[in-house]
Amino acid sequence: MSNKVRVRFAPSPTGGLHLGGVRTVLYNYLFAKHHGGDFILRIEDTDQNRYVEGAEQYILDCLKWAGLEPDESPVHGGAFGPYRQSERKAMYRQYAEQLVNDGYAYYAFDTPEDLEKMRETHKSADNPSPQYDHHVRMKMRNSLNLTADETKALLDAGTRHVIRIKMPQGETIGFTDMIRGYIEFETSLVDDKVLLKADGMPTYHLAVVVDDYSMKITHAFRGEEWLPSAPVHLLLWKYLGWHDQMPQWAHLPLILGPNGKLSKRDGAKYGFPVFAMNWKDPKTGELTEGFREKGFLPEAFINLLALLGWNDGTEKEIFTKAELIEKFSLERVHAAGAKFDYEKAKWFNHEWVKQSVVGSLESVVRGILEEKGLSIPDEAFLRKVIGLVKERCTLLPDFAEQASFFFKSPVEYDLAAVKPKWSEAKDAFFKVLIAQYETVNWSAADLEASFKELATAKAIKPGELLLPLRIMLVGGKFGPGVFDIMEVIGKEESFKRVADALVAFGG
RNA sequence: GGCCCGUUCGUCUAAGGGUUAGGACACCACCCUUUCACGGUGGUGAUACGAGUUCGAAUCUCGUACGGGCUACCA
Repeated sequence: MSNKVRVRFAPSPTGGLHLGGVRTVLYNYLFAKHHGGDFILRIEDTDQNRYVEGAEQYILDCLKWAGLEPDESPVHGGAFGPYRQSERKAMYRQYAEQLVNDGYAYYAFDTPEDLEKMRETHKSADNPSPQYDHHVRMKMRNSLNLTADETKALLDAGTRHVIRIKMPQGETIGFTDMIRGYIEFETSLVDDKVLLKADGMPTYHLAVVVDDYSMKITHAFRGEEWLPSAPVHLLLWKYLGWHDQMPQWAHLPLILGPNGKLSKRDGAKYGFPVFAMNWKDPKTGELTEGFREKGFLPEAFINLLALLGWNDGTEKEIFTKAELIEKFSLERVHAAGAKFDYEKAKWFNHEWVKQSVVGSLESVVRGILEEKGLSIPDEAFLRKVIGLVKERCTLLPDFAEQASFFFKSPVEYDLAAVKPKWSEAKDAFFKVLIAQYETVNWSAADLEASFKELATAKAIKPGELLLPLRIMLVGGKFGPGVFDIMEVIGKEESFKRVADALVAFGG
């Protein structure tokens, strides 16, 4: 009971959910489900300045699309709520004050100007970014140098203040990362991080510890960018007296763009999506494209993300969600960052489109075709078309290109492919062919046999005739076999297309 | 600058002391297909560098270089 696996994804609702975020969700989810545990979504909305309307709902929508729904969240509920940090505000101050009372933290009354001045005066070539640490804290305005009475007076007067952790000097503190092994830090080198901000909200550092503790999180996974602040969190677990309940940590490798940590900018610059779904910034109105809208199947999306930094030790690359849950293990997560390769991402989707059964593709493809203004006669027809073209579709919108000629006659022909070699004899061939087809059983195999028979009789190489026939039916040099196409579109439509094209070719 | 993490084909990775260093994407060639794809076969292509340990190192240790992250009252 008490050792049930509980993991959490804790995004801040500041905008779109990018690849790295979704992969963190995925690894959390897979780990939880592999161990029969729970996956929790916690919203870290402690920074009121960066809060973006709609971002929380967007994150929920992304998880739903990807098939990674949480067991507990602000909307799914759960026994450890509330799941928004803004709604947990009261408890953080209590713990922060406890730390002050125990001598592990202190009140700091420095204004932003004071901090700015401190950084300016201590800045040098050797130390380009001075920290608020043991070197300077005794020169600042905080409860460490003020008398108890002075501090109390300031607090009573409602002076704006923060609570900072008092990093000890000369201690070495470490932990064992599930991916990287033992890592240690020198406490003197870490600054006195703010724990509670002047507005009463906790910073990430305090909130993550308090919440992971109170939500009984057993394993905590986050991006590698958090590694440098691990010593602060380690100390908080210890100072708060919870050290034996600290989750096991794993710092996930970063997903890199062409230069450094993958960013929204990279997507725009290199032409690939970075967010799971389209994200429209409510303030600027700027739209950032998502994998869903680009035409990725959710199954392919999680598959490609899972393989970006993990493999099961075999050469298998295509995994269903169930297989991922079964095979996933943190020990096989690569420690190094992985550069995102859009070409490979598309390959994953193509594999998924090819192997998907027709029925599972039907509704999305229907949507895509209808959006193009094509009317779909009936379900059976649509299914046949999907079966015929799916292997040449990499992204979902490719269905529009690959299948539209099934639903409407070509508007224009690739005449350059036919005209130069067009002849009276060929024209005559097709007229006879149509007459002959009147009595042929309308199946691809029979149509082909009949076609070849007539070609032989007329002493024209079938190859000379197949391309023109394709252009008549399709308009261009692409698509499935011509006889398969005819079988699907039917006799009447086939005859009409041949007759129309004959006019165009002749003129 | 300091601290931390990392380093196998262009990219994602396998190989956790002994292999002709394997696979996938991409690229090239050929085959299949008288379309476009799919598919098949083959090819180009990597252990960052230097020491050390060892009979033997991509694998262990150290150093160097390079890459990345962090260095906010942001997460």
